[in-house]
Amino acid sequence: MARAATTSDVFNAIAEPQRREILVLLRAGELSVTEVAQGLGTTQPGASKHLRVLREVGLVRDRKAGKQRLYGLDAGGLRSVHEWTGGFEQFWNESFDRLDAYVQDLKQTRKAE
Amino acid sequence: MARAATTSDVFNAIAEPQRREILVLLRAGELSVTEVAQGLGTTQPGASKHLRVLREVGLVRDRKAGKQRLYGLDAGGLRSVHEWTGGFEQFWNESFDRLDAYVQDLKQTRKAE
DNA sequence: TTGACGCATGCCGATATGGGAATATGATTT
DNA sequence: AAATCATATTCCCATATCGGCATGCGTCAA
Repeated sequence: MARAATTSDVFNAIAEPQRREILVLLRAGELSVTEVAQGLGTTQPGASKHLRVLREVGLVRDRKAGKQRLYGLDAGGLRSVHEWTGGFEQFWNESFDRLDAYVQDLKQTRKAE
Repeated sequence: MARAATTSDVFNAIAEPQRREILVLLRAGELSVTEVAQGLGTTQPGASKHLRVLREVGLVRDRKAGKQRLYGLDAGGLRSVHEWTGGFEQFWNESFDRLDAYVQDLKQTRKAE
């Protein structure tokens, strides 16, 4: 059954590292598919497929520009993820020995950038 | 290759609806595996496997209590997701977003008339 | 010790996924 | 129309994933 009805929701879309990378790339502005592919260091079809997933969940918009197709960020969908995780905010500040977890988290965050 | 080296990172862990549900359940306090299974309306092995994934990414901690095993929230790992999505906060309030939404709305309104 | 309970693990089947390569579709230029 | 460029789609393979089922393992009680 493999990840059941998960497909095509935002949480699933950003579970893929390359797709997260795409979103970061697009923060700088619109990019063509080829440019995205170069930015990722992958192939054109590879980029195209990931962009399709992002488009289907509404995280990305496309616009025709001559023979190119420019993709731009539509990050509104990330808001729900932000808010969902925000629902746990009170827990990651708890006074116990969460300090260690917090440091681990910092390390991960830094690595992800 | 299926979601390559994605496994066992937090983004992947919360891509699963049932796993998100587990985290929400645990906000109320520690639960045994059976209780989680009941809360999810699934089987014991099912709950156990999801809990394992959550444990491996550090979102959950377990503690032995007699023959039970109590799972509790360790939501620190969600912080990285919260912060990552927060990096797009400026984009989901941007003016062209509003403009786009406005245009979409116009189109729909017209179609509905 | 034996049995009962709670949980984890292993195996299986069905399906989804990502990557690569080839090809199709679409748009532009000449 | 033909050639060319940019992108999308398709096919195939390897692998990962989820769910169900059965089983193994540890713990407690009688």
